[in-house]
Amino acid sequence: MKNDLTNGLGTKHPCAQNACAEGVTGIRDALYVLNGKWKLPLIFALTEGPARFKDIQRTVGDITAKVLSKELKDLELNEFVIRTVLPTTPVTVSYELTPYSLSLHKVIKELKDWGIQHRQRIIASRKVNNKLESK
Amino acid sequence: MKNDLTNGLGTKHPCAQNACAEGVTGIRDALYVLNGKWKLPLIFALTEGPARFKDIQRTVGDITAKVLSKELKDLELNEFVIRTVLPTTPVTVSYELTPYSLSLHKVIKELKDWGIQHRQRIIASRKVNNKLESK
DNA sequence: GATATGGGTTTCCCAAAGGATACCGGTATC
DNA sequence: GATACCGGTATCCTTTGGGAAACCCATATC
Repeated sequence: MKNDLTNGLGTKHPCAQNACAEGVTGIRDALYVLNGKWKLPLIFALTEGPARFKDIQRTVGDITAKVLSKELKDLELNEFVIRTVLPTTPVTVSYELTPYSLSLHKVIKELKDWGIQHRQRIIASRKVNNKLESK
Repeated sequence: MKNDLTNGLGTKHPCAQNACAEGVTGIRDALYVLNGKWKLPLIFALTEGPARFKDIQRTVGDITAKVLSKELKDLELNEFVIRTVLPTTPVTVSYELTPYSLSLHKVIKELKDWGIQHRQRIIASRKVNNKLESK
């Protein structure tokens, strides 16, 4: 037998025929603008409405002012966020989602739900392990 | 007026009262295991069925063997992927999604769709700019 | 005997991400 | 007068992500 290339994998992978290329590209495009540790959490933090710099910082936790400042600029550039300086004393700055960023709603919802579920799964599996260890 | 803190932002941001904390944590948890340029594209590339190392490499394109190897190990550790060595000559290695990774289906679908849509938007807006420039 | 393929590993390297800390001007509060 | 808050900057530093290229063994093919 001339080295059966299917190897039980089913003749050929569709992706090998470039059928998945568009999907992979889509995901890579999305990740290109949403990359990093903070962009999605930040967008999520603004879904309930506009917020100010320090408020955002407190909400998302851990993020330093420098990083927050840079991430917000990125989000502004990519038209996810609008920055407004309010003429109060002292000035306050409001960050607000753009209509376009609302198109990310489902992505963010699914990711959030998955994350919550994943944490519970991890915790549950740790409990099981602890029980096994204490035997 | 005692410096109205609402600043037109609506009395207080819910997040400031910690109401969004679970959501932010969920997103951060998800990103923690799905971080980087490659994990989501890789999982997507496997959604059509098992595939071998080189096949995956060709499908996602650009990824070096070293990085692919490391990413697949990560995915294995987090129970998204199963690695199977088949006793052929030469050995072939099959990577396959776990049932758990199927829970990412919606996340990946939404991200992919968004990415495809986003690329079209960018292209469309470039066309508009070109027209404006050529006036 | 040379070359190709599969499935990687090793080494070296660079750029980017991101954290820590200090600081800024202006205002308000104790 | 000291302190705190707001919305950031500037500087320095470490970590990581990830690319390039070489190499590995084994088989198979020309």
